[in-house]
Amino acid sequence: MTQSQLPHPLPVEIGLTAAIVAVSGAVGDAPEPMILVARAASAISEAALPSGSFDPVAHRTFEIGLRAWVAEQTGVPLGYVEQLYTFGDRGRLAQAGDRDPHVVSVGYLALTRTGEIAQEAPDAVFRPWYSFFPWEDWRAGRPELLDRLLMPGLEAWAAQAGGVSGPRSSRRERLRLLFGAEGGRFDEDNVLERYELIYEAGLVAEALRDGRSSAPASAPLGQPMLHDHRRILATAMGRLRAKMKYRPVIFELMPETFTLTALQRTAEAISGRHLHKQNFRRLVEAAAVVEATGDMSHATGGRPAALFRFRREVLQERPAPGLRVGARV
Amino acid sequence: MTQSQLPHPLPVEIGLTAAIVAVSGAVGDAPEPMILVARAASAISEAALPSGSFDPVAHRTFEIGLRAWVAEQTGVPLGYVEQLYTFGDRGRLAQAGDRDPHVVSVGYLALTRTGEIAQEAPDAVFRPWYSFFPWEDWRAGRPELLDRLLMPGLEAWAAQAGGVSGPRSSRRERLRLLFGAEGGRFDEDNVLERYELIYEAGLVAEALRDGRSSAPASAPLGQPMLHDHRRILATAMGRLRAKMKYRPVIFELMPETFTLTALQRTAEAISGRHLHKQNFRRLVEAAAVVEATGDMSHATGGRPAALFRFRREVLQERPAPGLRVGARV
DNA sequence: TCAAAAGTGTTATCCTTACACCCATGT
DNA sequence: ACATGGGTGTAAGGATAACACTTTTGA
Repeated sequence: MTQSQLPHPLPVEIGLTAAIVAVSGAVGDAPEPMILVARAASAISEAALPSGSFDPVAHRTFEIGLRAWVAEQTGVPLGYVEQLYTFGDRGRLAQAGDRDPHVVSVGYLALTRTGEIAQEAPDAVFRPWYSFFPWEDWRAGRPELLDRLLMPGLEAWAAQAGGVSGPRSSRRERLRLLFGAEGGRFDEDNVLERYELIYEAGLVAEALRDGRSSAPASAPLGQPMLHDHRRILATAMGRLRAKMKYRPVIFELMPETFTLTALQRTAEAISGRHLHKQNFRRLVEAAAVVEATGDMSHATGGRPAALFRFRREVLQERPAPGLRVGARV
Repeated sequence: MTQSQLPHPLPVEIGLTAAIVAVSGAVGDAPEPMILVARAASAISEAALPSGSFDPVAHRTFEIGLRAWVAEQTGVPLGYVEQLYTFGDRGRLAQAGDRDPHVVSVGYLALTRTGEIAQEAPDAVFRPWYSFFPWEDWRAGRPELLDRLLMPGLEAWAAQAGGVSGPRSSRRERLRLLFGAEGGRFDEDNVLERYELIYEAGLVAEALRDGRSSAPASAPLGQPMLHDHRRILATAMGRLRAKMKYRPVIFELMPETFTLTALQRTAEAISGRHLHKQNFRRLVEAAAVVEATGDMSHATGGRPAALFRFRREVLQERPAPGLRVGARV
């Protein structure tokens, strides 16, 4: 019943894998959410999230260990850090040729500011997260890739065994629910669920690699990643999109001062949705998360914009201060 | 950058700890959320959550391993299972006398039905979860323990250093936010945050035991638990309360058929709040999560009640089918 | 004077909350 | 008949989503 059930302790190795997010910072143009990937891997083979072993002797907690090796290996200073999920699947590294490595990996979401990074990290580079998840970017409306590549493949998969009497939920219904086909709503938070469905349908390179699919995907659906790193990234994206609505985490990605439009563009970049300008501003005002600095930004072409900063006091005033974005257009 | 940074892998042992929840089933009286605790420990010393080692050779995933040893050790069949958090703190077992055990523990929430359990599990027993968290039960209004024992202790703690210039959020403000003092709202989902604050204030037995508090607590604030098991239980309670609002997990705790009042009592038992009858029924109707069986229950004293069952089809119809309870009284 | 972006005022609709009353059965 | 719990209709208030227009600057 208590700690040691089995005759001998069964040691495994703990790996920490981090989805480190920043937002590209050029002033005028649309910000882009970026994800840090190992430089070596990004050139030819699959991209990899930064990951390292947890050394229980050197570090008291996972988070301390994570911050230490990320700083050391990539030079990126982490702000907000949150644990996502712990993956214990045996065999998830099997295809790499390792014999039963018994690695348990703990996934993390971390936020940082691009402005704080020297130039580029030594061993790692930021890449747009939508290059791994092109179907998640609805800022300019429904992505054309969806109807051109993804939906046909998914429809075919749904037609196979997803009639009316599917195992638990019919494939067609899951499709409608997750991708907003036929009057469905496309809830942007379900990034992981969509990725898992696409994986199950055998339409990403990882599915073929893992032996889950026989037919090679006709076209690459987003850039593939090493091991299950794309799944970890999907978890991170979904978590960040959801969290943004009730915690002011977005300010971990913003510079010290910013215009309301810049804030809106960042919220759009993360949520992958176009937001309604007036409603967004009313939302920000109602949430009382920012205050005017009094200064103006003349950086854009047109009328100068008032600069704002994050009001840290909200953390002590409101139970769930976030940007409850919900507008459709 | 990639998997093995350090010269040697640093093996640790994986422990799985489960908060197994059921609802006490007597028909007439109010249902009570119960938590499975190890029998041996429950009598004299601190209560312990069931926990066991993860054997990566025998079981492919954590969840398979968890289900296996829970069934074997306690005889309780698990329905819904969800991973909560992975605790990697060195020293969290230190007070037990172990020398640096390097145990990483993965916390789980699991739901089951009391009706499905033979009589009582061999090694474990169900106990009301509010015996560990008495300040979380607001079904009969504000618990008197709050004003009698808890708030005085917390106020004293807040007065120490929580003036206006607290470290990040002032103690008094955190208090207001989490416990609903002075016009605050008491959000029932923040079970973990409240427990951590009470622990920080040194008011639970665990804080004294862990050396975090010098003054022994004048009165026991809820039954203490082994190690950080109460923290895991707090995580489980908060997660279940939150999840219930957008996933139909409550039906994992209900019998096959039930009356609407029984469903409401269960929702109240979990959320710890009294709910408004008409609004609750409208909510259930709007969510379309149940359907009438056509039968009637004559078990209660008064007018017979219609019996309902869970409509599994909602899982395929709606993106977030749950009981979005929000009423205050 | 025109383009480009900032900034505002108003209304329709839905959802949430709360009210008070009637109904069917067992004793 | 009456106590006990089951079951419903309706209205006030607030939050949300969508509408179109004015303002201020640089080129």
